Amino acid sequence: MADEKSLNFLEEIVEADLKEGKHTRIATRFPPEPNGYLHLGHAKSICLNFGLALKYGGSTNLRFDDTNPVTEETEYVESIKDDVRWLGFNWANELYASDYFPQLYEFAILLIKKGLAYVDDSTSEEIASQKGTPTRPGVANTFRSRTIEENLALFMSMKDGKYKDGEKVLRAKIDMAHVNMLMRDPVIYRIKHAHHHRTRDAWCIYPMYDFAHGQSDSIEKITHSICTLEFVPHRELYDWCIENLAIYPSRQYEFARLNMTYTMMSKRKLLQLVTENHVTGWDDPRMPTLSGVRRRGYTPESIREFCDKIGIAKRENLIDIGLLEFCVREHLNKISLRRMAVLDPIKVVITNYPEGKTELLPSENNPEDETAGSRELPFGREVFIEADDFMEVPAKKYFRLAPGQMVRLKSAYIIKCEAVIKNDEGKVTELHCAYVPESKSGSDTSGIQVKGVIHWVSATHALEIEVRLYDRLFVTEDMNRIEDDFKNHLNPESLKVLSKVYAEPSLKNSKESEHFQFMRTGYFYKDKESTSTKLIFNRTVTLKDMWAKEAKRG
RNA sequence: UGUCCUAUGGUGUAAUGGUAACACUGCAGAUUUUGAUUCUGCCUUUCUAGGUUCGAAUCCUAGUAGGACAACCA
Repeated sequence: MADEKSLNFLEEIVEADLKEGKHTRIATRFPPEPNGYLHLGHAKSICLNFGLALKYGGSTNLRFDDTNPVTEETEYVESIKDDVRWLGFNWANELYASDYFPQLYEFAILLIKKGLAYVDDSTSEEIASQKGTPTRPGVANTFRSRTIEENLALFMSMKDGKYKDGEKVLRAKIDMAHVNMLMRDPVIYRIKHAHHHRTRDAWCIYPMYDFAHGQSDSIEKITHSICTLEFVPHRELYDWCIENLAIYPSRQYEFARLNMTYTMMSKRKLLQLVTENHVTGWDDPRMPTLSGVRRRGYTPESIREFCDKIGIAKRENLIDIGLLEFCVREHLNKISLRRMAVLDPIKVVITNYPEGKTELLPSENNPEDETAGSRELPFGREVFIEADDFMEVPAKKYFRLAPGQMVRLKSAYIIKCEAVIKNDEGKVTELHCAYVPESKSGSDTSGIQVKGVIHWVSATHALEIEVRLYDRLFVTEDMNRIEDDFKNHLNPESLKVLSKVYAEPSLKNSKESEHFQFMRTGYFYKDKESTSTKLIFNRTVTLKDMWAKEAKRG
């Protein structure tokens, strides 16, 4: 009976807060900085934040943390909105930290008036060196003792553009000897004469993260502000701001970010892959970005299931990318339409099949879904089969085609290999087979039992398509552990293009909403670069292949 | 030679002082007109040492290991 799923530590906190009456409703937020595309790590955060609000009857804001104009762009804003929607979540309000610039400025003035902030003329190097180290306290400089009036005048001049970038900063006046480095008079405003994607040139001073994030949460009355572990030391400063500004007490909680094997989840490095053309763009199907996995053929359902399965905790983790693949296979198995495509062809001539004859053979679209119906496959005297499905000298336990051996062509007939045709170099170019007329699928009276069933495509009806096979982007399992340039770890075989693949003609009219399983080879999804004359399919993920494992074993 | 966070099978995540479990992976088998799917079974787990307790993965202390912190990034 105890079938209810156990709670993660954040759900426990929320339930306790609700139960104790600390809150009557909860409010969360997803706060991306619009300086890159969203990736799977963000998906974990999105599912958490939106999921919590959904589960406990609250709301979630989408808030862009746009306090650094030099790295942020509208293109990123749009992509982020697309990705969140695609994942299946609706935000209560679309907000921007930059909306709060006037309010944040007032907060800074208030701090100065309380004697809790001062203008510092030091260079960033000087500030850094005066800060001390984690084991040695920092030291105060002379600017720290400026009067309130002087600080007020100076800060207003900063806002009015009287100084150049870097000439002055506003710092919170806390404790230069604090054990937490972040409390040693952190910079809270800096001068940047830069064009902001939303406020344009209205401001030349911009608040730092620590002076914007908590206050933004507070303004929005966020009850549970959830972020990743690296912000743990910031919590003290987060609380300090709220307390000294005497504003709504949002609370920050931290969870461990997602790390995945053979994957790099750093926006900065992903950007580098894009700008240096190691991939074709943010939505390259090899990228761990949401736009990348979407283009590759992942479904939002499978990503959400993945996020649910990995759980939420506070310890560092490295998730096997195999779990992601399991989740997408699980979903795609249920919804994908079965099709046949021969990636590496070998021609088969069915010698006893009448020349010029064509039959239309029905084949189910999805054995997992009776309502998916069936389509008809043209069958003729010449078909292509996969080169892998023939072995001149069969390995043990190999039950596909071999000289003198029989296999079934899926949804068609049983054939027997009678002759192997080779070229001058001894390479097999063609197989001559005989079919068993009474073995037709659905009306088999032959009584023959064959173990092997292989896919095929009629040579005269084949549709030529391009297929792109993807493999992991990196060859190293734990990309957080490397010490050299991460680009040294790129997988040179992460993309293999097969420009001439034979596919059944029904693929011609595939829709964007359709995911396919090319039988026995994997799941595929039509790429956006397809044209009416050239269809391109991305391999989302392979099928599990026990035989490949068996064959490797020898 | 600091402060903070963390420690459960190979990988994740549960067990909230009372029989260590679930998923993935791996291995074995059954079914199968996809060597897929499905089904069955198996392997493997509480960092160490003390303490509290009738009883500790859980509480306490110390140690060990890993991570975070010295951006005018977020």
